[in-house]
Amino acid sequence: MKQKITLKHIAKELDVSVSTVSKALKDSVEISLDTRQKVKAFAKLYNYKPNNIALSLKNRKTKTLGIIIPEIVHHFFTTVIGGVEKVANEKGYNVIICSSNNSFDKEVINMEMLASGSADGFIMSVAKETQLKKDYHHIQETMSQGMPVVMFDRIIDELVCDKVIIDDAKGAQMGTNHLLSIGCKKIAIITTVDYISVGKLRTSGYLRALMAYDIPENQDYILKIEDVDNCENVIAEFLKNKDIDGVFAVNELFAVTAVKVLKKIGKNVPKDVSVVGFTDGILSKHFIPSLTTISQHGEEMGERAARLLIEKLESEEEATEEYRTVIIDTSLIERASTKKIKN
Amino acid sequence: MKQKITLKHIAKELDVSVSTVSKALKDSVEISLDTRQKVKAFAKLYNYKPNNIALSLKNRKTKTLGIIIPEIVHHFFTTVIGGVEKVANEKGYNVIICSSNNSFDKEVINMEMLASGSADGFIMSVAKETQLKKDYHHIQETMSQGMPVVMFDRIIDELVCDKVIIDDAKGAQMGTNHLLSIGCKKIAIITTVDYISVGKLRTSGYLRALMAYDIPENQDYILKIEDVDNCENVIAEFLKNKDIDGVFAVNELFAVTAVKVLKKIGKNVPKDVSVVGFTDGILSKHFIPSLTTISQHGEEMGERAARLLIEKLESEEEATEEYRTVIIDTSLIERASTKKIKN
DNA sequence: TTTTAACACGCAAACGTTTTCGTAAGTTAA
DNA sequence: TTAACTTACGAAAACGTTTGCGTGTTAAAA
Repeated sequence: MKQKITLKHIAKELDVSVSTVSKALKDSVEISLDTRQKVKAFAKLYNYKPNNIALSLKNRKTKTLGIIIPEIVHHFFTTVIGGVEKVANEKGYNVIICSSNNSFDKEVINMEMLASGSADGFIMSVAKETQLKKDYHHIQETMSQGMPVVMFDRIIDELVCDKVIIDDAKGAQMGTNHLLSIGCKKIAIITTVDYISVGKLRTSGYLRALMAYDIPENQDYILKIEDVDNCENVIAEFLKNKDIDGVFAVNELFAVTAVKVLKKIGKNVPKDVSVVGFTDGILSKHFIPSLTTISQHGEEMGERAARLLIEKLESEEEATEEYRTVIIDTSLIERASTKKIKN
Repeated sequence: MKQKITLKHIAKELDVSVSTVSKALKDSVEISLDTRQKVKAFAKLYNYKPNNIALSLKNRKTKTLGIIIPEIVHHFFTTVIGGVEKVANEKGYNVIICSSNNSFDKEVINMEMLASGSADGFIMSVAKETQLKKDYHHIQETMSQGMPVVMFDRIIDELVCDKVIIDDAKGAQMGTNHLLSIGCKKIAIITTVDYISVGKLRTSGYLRALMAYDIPENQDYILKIEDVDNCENVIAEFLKNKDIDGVFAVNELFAVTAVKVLKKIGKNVPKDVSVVGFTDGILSKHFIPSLTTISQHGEEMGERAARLLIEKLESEEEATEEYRTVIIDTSLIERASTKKIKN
């Protein structure tokens, strides 16, 4: 195994000092042209690359952004990562991704690990467990150590930091509104339990849309799902014998599962029932019928989050104790799962 | 902004030396019980965490694994990452993920970046462009600097290193065979252009299966797709007026697109045509009809790759100039897109 | 009382950089 | 010839750790 080449090696080989080598490589005028060229030629020959670790230690910054997300096998989050990487690379930053697997403990461990020298700041979306536990000490601690944190999607209201979100309520309202506007009157919602912040918000948007149409809230039309893995059964149970003409689902999986169940019980989507989902992922696009859905613009979210974080990092000392919340517009993507009701 | 606390701070505060603090925190017998307790209490109070960067520099190892994949927004790759993370965490390693976006240049940059101090070894699947270019200098360089590399899925045969793959040909053979065994006689394949190694292999497996059934190769039944984004059109063109009873697709997207096209031209899946895909992703599972497919066991791949890499890292000097290629079994998952033909 | 041993701690080097400052030699001006 | 600059380089400190070794103090053994 060859060793990695260092300044010291070059210095010894060329019989100069380490500092001379360092300066020569940086084209310092302090060093004679002759020496500079010799050093650079040698460095190139042996493919010298400065050791990032040493640089990080010296500069007290790593030039890398830490991302902590609840799940890595998740289309929305990966699109966000894509956005982050895009601007990070533009600005000369690297990206470290860790997934918490929705576990509070793993979130804490990852955060502490990255905070102890591996990243300059964070972009994160918290784990389900964290939302449930309401324990944010790890986030507060890293912030109090001077590391900026930007939260996205699943944010914590109580935490004072930059945030990038969509207006979940408004998005849901938009989706429900679409159903109303095409003539649906009996609209069910399939959502998550309330401790998932985005689920709760989307539910409220659904309600708001109904209210605007003077349709009273009806608990029979609201399904809150706890166990995602088993959602098909509970959705089947819920939809059985229900007289509806529209379904609003707060995520992709619920939406396609609803369509499946409806098909099974003999209802046609969109002829008998229109369905609107949330998140524009692979499923929505390729499913038959393709799903009308609310796009969250994950990539843009990532980009904005990265920009916010990098700005904070580069403004440094200037004590910008000012935190911003940027709201990304959602948009309705109309596809084949919704259809105007003729009368 | 509060500063991060270091040994030096603790030392000054407690009026002892840095080394005493370090030793005390490690419960060294060199230090009196009294001092040890004092130091530990103080460290806990101020939430001291050793700086990883400094440790990495000192130990000349980072305890992190670098992953380089072609795409981050890709279900299969993310499942692999999941597997890697699982065993990495078990063994006390961290994971850094970088995506090359299928760009050769970005692959090189990421690799060099990680190699210069951020990771101890690599788990990677190469970019399309790299396969096309056949330029592997960056991988060879990092290997020659003593950093172990484990390749998976899209590997490079010429490179001498550990590898984790599935037997793509065998998997494709298994899939095609399934079609044959249920009575299909006219089986088309939708595959990629040949420079994608896995596409080529899967095509050969398809051919092998046919051969075993004494069915001659028929170019009319083979579609090689270059432009993935526009695959629907070319698949539609390909399938139009074609007399077939089975389709084998080398990935999920091609499979669902084929089903869609078939539906459009009035053929029922699986009644008229059976379809088998490759990769067990979200689409295959939730599509209607759900897709019979070949599972690549991505998570297991990740686990094996991580194990191989960590073994290499920990065996260290013992000059294990021995490289292994582990082949993960594929399996057929039978679902609703294939059906026995009655006669 | 002297020698020895145990104890508790500090010094300094090392990891690979960068950068400030100091300085020897050479050059120019007085 | 001497003073004042240049030029070209080296020494050393710093970033935060760990660790082998040296050392002063005290207590036990001779």
